[in-house]
Amino acid sequence: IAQKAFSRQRKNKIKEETKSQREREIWVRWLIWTNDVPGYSGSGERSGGSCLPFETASFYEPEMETTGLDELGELYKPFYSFSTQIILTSSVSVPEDSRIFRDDKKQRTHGCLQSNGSRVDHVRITKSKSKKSKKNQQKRVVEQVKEENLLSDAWAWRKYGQKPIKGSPYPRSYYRCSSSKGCLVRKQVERNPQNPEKFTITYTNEHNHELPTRRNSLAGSTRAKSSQPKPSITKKSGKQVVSSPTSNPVITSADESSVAVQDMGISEMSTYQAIEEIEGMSTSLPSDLLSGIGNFPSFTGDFDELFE
DNA sequence: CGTGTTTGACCTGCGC
DNA sequence: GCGCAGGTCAAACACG
Ligand SMILES: [Zn+2]
Repeated sequence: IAQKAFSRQRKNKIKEETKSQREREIWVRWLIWTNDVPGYSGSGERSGGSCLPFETASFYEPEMETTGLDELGELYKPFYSFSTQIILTSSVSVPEDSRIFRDDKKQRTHGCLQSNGSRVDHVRITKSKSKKSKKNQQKRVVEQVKEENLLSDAWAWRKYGQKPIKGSPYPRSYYRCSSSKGCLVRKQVERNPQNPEKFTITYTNEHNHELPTRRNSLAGSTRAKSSQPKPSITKKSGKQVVSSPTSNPVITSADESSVAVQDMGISEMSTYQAIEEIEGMSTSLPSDLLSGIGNFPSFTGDFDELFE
């Protein structure tokens, strides 16, 4: 516990230093790729309208343009151009600072822990340069894809979080590029409340590296149902059913199982479990990607050839 | 072991 | 200030 607290503190400190360059999303313009606009309409008032996702407002921006893709758009085009919508937003890209601080964090952490005198006096990357109070704006790409195309993402993503979103019954999952050496690309996936067969993916930033051809080890790419022990609270004996392999994380059972969680008022695990069981029955194999999306034969990492 | 997911706790911005 | 909501961290697992 002490250690935990300690690390927390360290984390805080680090964050403190970099908080000034927090991400800021200012949607400058939208590029709409194909037909109808996503159905975010009305997703906000479900919860009393206290806080609709910012997407809601943005989606109604009158100005839609159809030109001016940037690299990212081009990159993803081959994958998603069919029956998908890509909305592009551009803004000033985040400077290298943010990328540095992540790596720095570890180093600093390390140094601070060592009491042998080799501590690294905090190298502040700080606020000094934040003379312009304008918060950081990062490049963002939003697109709507169907389930099938959801896993056609060639990049390798590692999930680092999932949260229920206010306006929508479906949770939103957060991914980051697994070749995270310096890559600050993030991606968030959420199911469209209006058309549940569609997903909204939001990419932030661009990859600063090539498309990986192969993964070092394909371990951990599949996951079966199991129960994870809970340190403190014995709430729900969460069983996580299945998760999909790495490159196409998407439709995690959690995504669907946690549907309506907020609606049923978080009664107990009873309902929750029930749902999970159902989900487990329907998608309880590593074949979840096969079943859901039978398009792609069975390639794992050689898409680069396809790509070119 | 290295890599990936799950998940509760934590952080931060924002509105009241 | 407090509380909420979105975003992130990291310990604990899982898997090959
Ligand atoms: Zn990357």
